Formats: sequence, C-alpha cells, structure tokens
Amino acid sequence: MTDVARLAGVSHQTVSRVLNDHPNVKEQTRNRVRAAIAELNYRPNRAARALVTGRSQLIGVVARNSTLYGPASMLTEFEQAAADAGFAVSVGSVRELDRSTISAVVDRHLDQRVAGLVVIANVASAAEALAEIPSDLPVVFIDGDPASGRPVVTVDQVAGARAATRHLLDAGHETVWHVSGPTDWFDSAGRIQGWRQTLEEAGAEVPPLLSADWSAAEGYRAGQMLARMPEVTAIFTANDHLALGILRALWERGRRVPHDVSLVGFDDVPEAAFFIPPLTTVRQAFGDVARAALSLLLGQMRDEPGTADHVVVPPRLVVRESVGRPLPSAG
Amino acid sequence: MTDVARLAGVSHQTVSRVLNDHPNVKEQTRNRVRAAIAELNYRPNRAARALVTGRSQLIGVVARNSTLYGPASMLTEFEQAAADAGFAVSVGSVRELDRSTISAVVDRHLDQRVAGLVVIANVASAAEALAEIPSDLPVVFIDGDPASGRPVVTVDQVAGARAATRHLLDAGHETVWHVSGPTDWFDSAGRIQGWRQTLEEAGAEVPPLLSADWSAAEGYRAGQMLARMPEVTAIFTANDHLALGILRALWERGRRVPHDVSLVGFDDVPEAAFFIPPLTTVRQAFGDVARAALSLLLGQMRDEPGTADHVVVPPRLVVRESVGRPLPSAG
DNA sequence: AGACCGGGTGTTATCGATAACATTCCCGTT
DNA sequence: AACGGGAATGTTATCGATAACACCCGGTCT
Repeated sequence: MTDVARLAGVSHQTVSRVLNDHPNVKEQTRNRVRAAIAELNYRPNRAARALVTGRSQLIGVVARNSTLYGPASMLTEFEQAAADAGFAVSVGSVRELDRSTISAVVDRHLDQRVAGLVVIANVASAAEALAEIPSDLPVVFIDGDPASGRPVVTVDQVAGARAATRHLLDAGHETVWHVSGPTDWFDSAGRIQGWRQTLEEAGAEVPPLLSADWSAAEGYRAGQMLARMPEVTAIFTANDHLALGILRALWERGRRVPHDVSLVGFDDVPEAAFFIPPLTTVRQAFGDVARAALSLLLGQMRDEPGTADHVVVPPRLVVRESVGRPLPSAG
Repeated sequence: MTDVARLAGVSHQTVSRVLNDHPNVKEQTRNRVRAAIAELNYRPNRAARALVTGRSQLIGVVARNSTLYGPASMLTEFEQAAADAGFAVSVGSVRELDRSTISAVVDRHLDQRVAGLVVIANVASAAEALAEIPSDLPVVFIDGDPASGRPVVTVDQVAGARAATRHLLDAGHETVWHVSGPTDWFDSAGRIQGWRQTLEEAGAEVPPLLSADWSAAEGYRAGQMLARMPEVTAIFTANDHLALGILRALWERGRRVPHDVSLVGFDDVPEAAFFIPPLTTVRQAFGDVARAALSLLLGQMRDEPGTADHVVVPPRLVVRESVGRPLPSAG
C-alpha cells in the first residue's frame, strides 16, 4: 500500500480512501491512485482491514449434511450471491445439530471473525444451541424457527404441502397418505401441517402419519407397507428420494403408478423427471431463499432496522405423470 | 490478550507462547495462562495473527457445480477433515471452469489470504486458467491433470471402469456399451479409457461411444436410442443419474433390466440401491480423497518435500441387481 | 478584510497478534 | 567464587490497513 501511495504521489491514507470509495477525493487523484493500484497489481490485505475494522469479508454458513439436494443447492446458491456482493463464504457442516456440535462450529466461525452467520437450522432441537450465538453478530436462519426472534427465511412448506395434497384430492382421491421427513425438522413439520389442514378442510379422513428420514431406503420401507394396503391410492411424500423408494416398493408389489396409486414428491431434484413414471413434485426456489438470506444479513450488517425479518418464499407444484384418477373400485 | 496477560500475571508475549505451544514455558506458568484464557473466555484474533504471520487458517476450495453428488460429497468430507485439523474452509463454486471465471474465484481466495487452495479441477480446459495460481501458494488438485506438476489426488477412474466392464463381460455379454460424461472431464476420460481397454483386452468389439452430460435427462435420451437396438445387452454409464435416465428409457420400450439389458452405473449415490432394479455401480471413496488432499496440502504448508505428489484412491464395485446373463438369443 | 466553512489531503494512533531481541534467573563448571 | 549457557520471561518493533484528527486552501458571508 505504501508503494502504491508513493507511485501515485499521495499518502497511504488517500489510497485507503480511494479503496473505500470515500467521497472527498478529487477525481484526478482518484484516477492516479487507481492507475497505481493497477500497475502494481496491488490487492489490499483483508487481514489488516479485518483487524482494524473488526469485521471480515467472510460469511459463515452452518449447515447439516450438505449432500442432501436441498442443503447443497442452498449452499451453492448462497455462495454465488455472496460472491457477487464481495463476500467469501466459509462453510461448517455438521452431522448433527445438537448443542455441542453446533457450539463447536459456531466457535470456529467466531474464531474467523466472520461478519455474519447463516444457519440452516432446520430442526427444532437446534434452537437452544443457537441461543449461544452472540447477539451482536448478524445472523439469519434458513428454515429456522420463526419464533426465534431472529431473521428467518423459509420456504412456505405449508403452502407446498397444501398444493400437493389439493392436487391429489382434485384428482378424485378420497384421502391422501403422507410419508414425512424426520418430525423434528421444521420442513417436515410444515409439510405435515399443510397436508393435514388440507385434508381436514376437505372433510377427508386423515390417515395415520408415516415418518421417515429423508432417504430412499426409508421410503422403500414405508412403501412396502403402503403397497400392501389396497385402500391407499394417493401418497404425498416429503421429498423426492423418499418417493423413489416408495416407487420401487409399489413396483415390486405390482401396484402401478399412477394407474393404481398416485404419488407426489417434494424438492424437484433434477432426476425427478426421470423416475418411473416422471414424478409430480413441489419445487423450492433455493436461489430466492439464498438471495433473501443474504440481503437480510447485509441489512443487519449495515445496521438497518430490517424492514422484514421473516421472508417466506413460495414453492411451486410441478405436474408430471405420477398422479392419476383413482380406480372406480377405490373411488 | 492483554487482559489475559494481566490476569495471569505475565506478559502478552508469554500468552502468545502458550497459545502456540512454544516449548520454553514453565508448566506452572502455562497452566496459569490457560486458566486465565478459560476464565475470560478469550479467543485469539485470527486476523491479527494472519496479519503478522502472513498466513490465515483458511483453506479455499474451488469447485464446479457442487450440487452434483460427487463434488458435494467431496466438499463436506473435506470440510470435516479440515475442521479436525483446525482449518476453516472457504468455498468458491463456479458454473464453468473457464479462464476468467477461475481467475475471479482464485482472486477472491487470494484476497482472503487463504493458506492453501484445493481445486476440484475435473476438466482439461481448466489447466491453463489454473496455471495462474501463484506458485508459492500450496495447492492440491482433486481429479486434476496428473501431468500438471502439482500434487493431485484422484480416484482411479480407469480401474473403476475396468471393474464395471469386466463385471458385465464376465456375466457373458459379448460387449459393453458406454454412455460417458462430458469428454473434457478427466473423470469421463478415465472411465472411457478403462472401458475401452477392457473390451480390447477381452477381444470384444468396441461399440461407438455415447457421450452426455451427467444428467438423467441426457441418460434418458441416450437410453431411447439404445433401447431400440436389440444387440445392446450391456451398458456401463458414467454415473448413476445417467443410469436412471437409461433405466426409464429402457422401461418405456419394455426392455427389462437385468433380464433383457444389464446396466452398471458409477458413484453409488444413496438412491442407487432403490432404483428399479437396484443398481450395480462403482463407489468412490470421497472421504479418502478428501483426507488425502488435506494431508498433501498440509504437507506443502509445512514445506515438507511431499513424499507423494499423486495419490490414487481405488474405487469399489458394488454389486446389486441390475446385471444378469444375456438372453441365449443374444449370446 | 477577517471569520468561517468545508473539500481535499497528510500525520499519527490504533487494532491484536508474532518476531526479534533483551533480560533475568538458575544451574552446573572450572 | 566467577562464569557460561540455556531456560523462562519481558520489551519493543512490526504486519497493513482504517480512524481520528490536524492542516491547508479557496470561496462566501458579514
């Protein structure tokens, strides 16, 4: 930096001002400094800046199991958005969202003096661990508890589940079964709620809830059970991988989709269109979620009294071929 | 830090020594300092440390499209390994590995003064862009060009492809068709090579190569073509998603797997066991790759003349139900 | 004309750590 | 008893940026 200042014939402070777009620098000086910066291929030392300002250009992300399609998409989308805003993203993935694991990850981020934190806090049990996050650190939760008092960005799981359930009822099914994700995930809870509400409003009987983790393996297990029950003609699953497992279980017992059983998934993974048959599912706009989270975070960093502290992104039903009318015998 | 020093009744330098495990500190003093650190809940400022040492505790990762199963797994595994070693990981994902995009991402990492860089450089075209990385920065490539002169960790794609092809030939098929990934990916190239070699060694005819991107969509397209050709009885695909698309295309034309056509995939995504039928595939040990990459990187950072600069991780064939003997008519 | 103001710039202090050097202390040697 | 040497500790300089303040200068107001 001193070199740049010398080359441009100004003080290092003026260079700093140019770097930070301070208003009180003459156009001509500014150009000279910029030229010097370019010529020397100078790049400011973020560590030094972070030291004096107390703020880095790093945003920490805490996520669980980022190999699932949702979290992985969220992460890349967020990284892209952050990069555009000049921030780097430091990831901290954890296997479980229990108190000690979260503390450790949050601590690591705190060590790095992250400027803000994004937590993909999709389980209720994480709440207490998350309470430890210093209150002066900008934080945004994704899929978190709206009642936490911190800014939250969520996909409207209830609406997505309603659309899916509605779609099945509209096709003429008497009721809809639901295979949910782990019940401690907010996502799961919302989807269960939307499903149940819709059935109740339609005066349909609410069948017992089957819950699983997010894997095809558990979907298969649930599917084996459902396949044996002739009264099951419509199933809504909490994600596409579960749907895949169910598809296979149904197929093994000779129950055809959508002829005998209709099925709707959630997520719209890229492969969903190539399941047998192509899966009708609910797509979440991860990009929108990521951008909303970033903008909320930047708002907090700038100390703006955030206009909104709870952004809800609507999902969209993608209709393919896994839903049909029930057989006359069943309807 | 000053507070800690005062509380422990020592100088800040001694605190620093304790922090960095310097040998010349009396046990008793060390304990007093540690106690003070704990009591004040003090955490060192990494920015200050980075400023004076010129090295951060951050490792940058450059990856393309991290929503694919492979890259996503790699990223999480690497993050875990790095965390255990006390490093944070900053991700920079890019859509394309062309020169300008890579430069931008690498620059961002350089700005952050990363201590090292891991590049998941799976396409040949990335080579020239990667040449720009300053040679004094520790770098490890994953799936990169072994001829690049930089340390590389790869999965033995050739061996994986050989195992898959061999498995199909052993089942009695006259030859094996291959649907590859994009030919500019090193992964694809290795799998093509292994496939071709194995056929040639077995004296089997080498059918024309079909290449696609990694998506189920293109697998489906290739599958539509293959399904129409009765002489096709065995297919090896470059990943599981392609296999899914092919599975559907075959199913649509009534060609049963494994009865009429045998199929082997690559990756062993968690869902592969729930395809119809369960997919025989090749599993890559992403965890091993990630740990090897980290250890190579740490070796470089410590300035050790790395014992190995090219680690090859073997893949493993996972046999399920998508491979069978060819029909007598075809054999 | 002199006081005042604000844009443009330079000077000095500061952030929190480590590096380099200085110092003290204790011990074993001769 | 004096001395050398290494272990343990303290002092000061330093990294590269921004913050706070000082300063100069030209124009406006009274």
